[in-house]
Amino acid sequence: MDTPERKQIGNVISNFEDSPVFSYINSLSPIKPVKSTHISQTINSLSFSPVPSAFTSSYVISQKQPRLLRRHCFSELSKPESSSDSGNEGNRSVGILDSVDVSSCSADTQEIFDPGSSIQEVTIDPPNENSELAIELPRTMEYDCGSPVSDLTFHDIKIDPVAEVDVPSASLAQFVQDISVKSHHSFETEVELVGLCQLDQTKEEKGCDWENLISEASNLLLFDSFTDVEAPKGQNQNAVDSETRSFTSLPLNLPQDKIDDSPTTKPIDLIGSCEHHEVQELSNQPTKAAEQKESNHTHSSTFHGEQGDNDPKEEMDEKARNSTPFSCEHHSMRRRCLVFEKAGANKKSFEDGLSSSSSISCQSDGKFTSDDKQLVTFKSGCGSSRSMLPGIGLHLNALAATTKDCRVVKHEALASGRQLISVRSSIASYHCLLSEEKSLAKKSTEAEMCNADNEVLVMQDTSQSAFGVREEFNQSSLKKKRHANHLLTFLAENLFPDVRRVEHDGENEGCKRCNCKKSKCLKLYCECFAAGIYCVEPCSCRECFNKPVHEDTVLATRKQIESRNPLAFAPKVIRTSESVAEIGEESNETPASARHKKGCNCKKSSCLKKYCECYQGGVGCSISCRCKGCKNAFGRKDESTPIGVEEAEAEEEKTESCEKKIADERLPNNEAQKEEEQDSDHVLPMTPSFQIRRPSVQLLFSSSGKLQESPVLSIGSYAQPSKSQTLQSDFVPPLPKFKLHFQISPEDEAPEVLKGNCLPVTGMKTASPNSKRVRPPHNELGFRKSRKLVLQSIPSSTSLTPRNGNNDVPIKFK
DNA sequence: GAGTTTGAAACT
DNA sequence: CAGTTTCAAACTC
Repeated sequence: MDTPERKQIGNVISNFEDSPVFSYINSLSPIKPVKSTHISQTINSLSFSPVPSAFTSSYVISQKQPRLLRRHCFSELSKPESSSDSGNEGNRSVGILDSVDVSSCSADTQEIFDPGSSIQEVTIDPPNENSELAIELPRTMEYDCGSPVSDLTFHDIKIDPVAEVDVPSASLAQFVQDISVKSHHSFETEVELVGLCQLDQTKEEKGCDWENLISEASNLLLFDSFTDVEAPKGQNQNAVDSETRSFTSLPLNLPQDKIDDSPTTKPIDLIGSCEHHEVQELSNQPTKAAEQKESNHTHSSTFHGEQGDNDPKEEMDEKARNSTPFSCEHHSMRRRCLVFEKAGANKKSFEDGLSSSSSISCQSDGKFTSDDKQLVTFKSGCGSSRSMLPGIGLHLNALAATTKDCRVVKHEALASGRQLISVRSSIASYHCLLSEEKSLAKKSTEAEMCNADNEVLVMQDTSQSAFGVREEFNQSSLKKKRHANHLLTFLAENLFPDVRRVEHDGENEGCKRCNCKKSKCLKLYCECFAAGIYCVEPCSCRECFNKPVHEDTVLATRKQIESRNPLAFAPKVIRTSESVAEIGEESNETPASARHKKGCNCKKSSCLKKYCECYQGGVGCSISCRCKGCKNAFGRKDESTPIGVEEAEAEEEKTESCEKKIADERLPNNEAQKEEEQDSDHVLPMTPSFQIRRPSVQLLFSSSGKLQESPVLSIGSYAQPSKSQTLQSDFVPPLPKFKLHFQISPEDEAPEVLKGNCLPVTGMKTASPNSKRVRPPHNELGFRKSRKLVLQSIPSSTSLTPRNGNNDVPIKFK
């Protein structure tokens, strides 16, 4: 805004002066250009730099969030410079700020990657006139920073500007000193700066709030889960830095904000702040103690956040420690650099978007609600990518779908690490598929995978894995591999559903155990094989060929089986949406939103024991079931029948009793049928839904009472098919249901809420609606929601497209 | 842990 | 597609 006006004024003035002499000069020649150029220079510095920078910044941000983060850093750095500039010339300051910001960004990035690299480079770009160019370069640098490789580019670029840097550094030093007193005020002297400061403050406040929210909701976990390592770091830093940021970043941020025009940059400031601190230290040793303290806090906090999730406490401790001088800071910075590198590596794979999103979220505090959404979406997207993994595990492939849902929910929930577990399982499964590495390798990889999703997950499954995960977690290469594996797995899932099972093996290896004696674990009799997992030590099978060593045989056998039945390795339990796609009506029928693909054929177990696959899968029997005397606690065949199906069921029931038929036709619910059919039915809850829900609810409560176990088990149970033994004692069916409910509700309505109380809440919700299954058309809200959720979850689980769509959505927001 | 029951998978 | 056999999990004791 200012720039254009200034331009106009300058033009007017020039015109006046020129008017008399102007014609003469013009006739003479090039002088004119000189004046114009001279004016233009100031104008350019002022107007051009700010406007373009703003656009560029915003643009950059839009393109990649990481930039924003870095920018913030830059902005902070630029603040001192800008202050100096302001002292010199308010107009210029803007352009300079931009340039400085850019340079600072570059410096920050350099520092991150190469602590040793001098901050000087930062100043290099600042050339006032070509602030835009400088900005662009740094931006590019920032992008590059995301990747380790970028460092080289940075270095090259830096070299050129180094000479120039000296001047800015001096100014920076001055500014820094001012800031030490309180740089904010010094900057405020300038009107523009003040306005910026206000904006920044508001932004900062928002950011603080956001950070607080994050911290309260165990932000780290969430971010970690989504962005793997990187995102968490950034977020953590942001959260931690928020406080520090308010102090240090305010002045600096303000100018940048104007220049960048992007409020989103603030979140970046956190990271940038840290970097800035380093830079200041390097360039300006006299950096103010206060800033150092802040930087230390931020650094330490970020560090802690990375290592441990306990950010707040750690931050406090660190604050107390902050008195420690640079050495500590440098360490923290270096760590950050490492982290960034890791993050960068990861980012390049998939998470780039995620990490960026996370960072953006931090930034977005105030302005970027949309960004926040993006973050969420990203999370979901991450989850989706991960969810892809979940695929399917074990017999109850349906579980895989549930696990997927769980993942998503977990990711969103953040606070609850439980979800992570689900994610893990899926990831692990992918792991198995891709590498099929030996058990140890798999475990490590799984752990890594879990880390990416969330370390918390490890806790449930195996503390050991969790530990290993963190260690591995540090390894960027592993992450990269992970990402690559995810991609491959994702593709594999889409192309080869069977693969899912294999992946699943990774997780389930520990969980599932077979006891095959004659099948050599190469037939569907073998649970491991059916689940796509390799047999592991816990298995007591004989002559087992279901091992990585016999991969060829396994694959060949699989192909054979698939040739006979393409869906042989597909999940047996399908959610409503999936079922709808595949089966069609049946899915709708199922109250639980999931049905057994083929249906059961129970004759003596009344579908009340694990002999029944429907019951084992935690789903109610459907029309497709040929069971007799069905009493499936999750839903009786009769009950499940939708309106359209009712007739068919009625026919089936006719076989049992003509009277039942009539009752069925008249009563869609077929409660009478149920009662008639099953003598014991009376004992059971009347409505099928009620019956189904009931067990689920009870289970949920019981699980909730157990707390950890319940969520984990529920999730794991899906995974569980593998672990039947350990879980056998547990009521298997309930868990699956649990899962289903959990999955469904969270996704659709409020994943976060579910996250918070995922299991219990969902269970409750579902239970309440289930109390009576109303026929499809009238399905209660809960059902509808569940269905909707199912739809989302299903695509994620079964097919990539849906999730991709989800991912796309966030991207669109960007 | 051994034996029985059960139902899916495999086979004819 | 139906019937039978095989198989291993689930269950019982």
